[in-house]
Amino acid sequence: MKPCDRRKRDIKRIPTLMEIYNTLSQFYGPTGWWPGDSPFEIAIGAILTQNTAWTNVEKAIEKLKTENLLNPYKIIHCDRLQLEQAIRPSGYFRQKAERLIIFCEFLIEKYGGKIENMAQRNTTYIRKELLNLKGIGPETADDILLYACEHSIFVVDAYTKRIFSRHGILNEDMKYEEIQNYFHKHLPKDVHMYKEYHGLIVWTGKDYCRKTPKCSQCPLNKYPIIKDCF
DNA sequence: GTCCAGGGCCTAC
DNA sequence: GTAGGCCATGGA
Repeated sequence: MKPCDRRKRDIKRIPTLMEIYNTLSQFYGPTGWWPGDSPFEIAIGAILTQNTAWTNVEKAIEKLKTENLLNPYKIIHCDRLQLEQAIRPSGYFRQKAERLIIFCEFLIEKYGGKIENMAQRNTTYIRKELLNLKGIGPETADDILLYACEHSIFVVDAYTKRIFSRHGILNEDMKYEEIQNYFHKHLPKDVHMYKEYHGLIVWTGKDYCRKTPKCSQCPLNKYPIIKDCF
């Protein structure tokens, strides 16, 4: 059987993105993702969480708050070592200190240090600007756009690739923008829903992905599993 | 002690 | 254009 025939045969059994959303939403309830007291804090969290467990990011953000550094002007003017030590728990602290400074310099120079000013521009424009900054790739840019700027753009992360290829919805070799386009095409354009959907994916990933036998309790197991979540 | 986490950059081919 | 190495801490 050719792959395309297999897909035709299975097409009715593969859940839609909305079905998966509804299942996870009923299972977890509202996630309220992303945590943060301000759009700026959310943007900083997006950089600090790169390849890092969120619990470590929380420690770093708490330290930034304690030392009164959670402000773009403070970040660019404070002692570099102080900044590095504050964010140390989030790992890659030298790289991330540089990335925070580059982002804050950009935010100050172009938008007076206010995420809210940046959010006034259109999504494509902001995304291009963010991607031009060293240390901000597609996922981080989209985290900032969706959660800090409240623009309707879907965030794709490792969990998204893992979970949706597990159920035969995505192919493993799909590139970031391909996956994002797929979600944009098959979901209503809705900021609140995009936020919640990504939150639900993160929670599912944390709770079940790569955690056999916990994986056997995943709320998505009622759908066909094409491959293991590894 | 070992593995892994919500990435992204740089280099070599 | 892409595979592989590198960056670092903390929890399981």
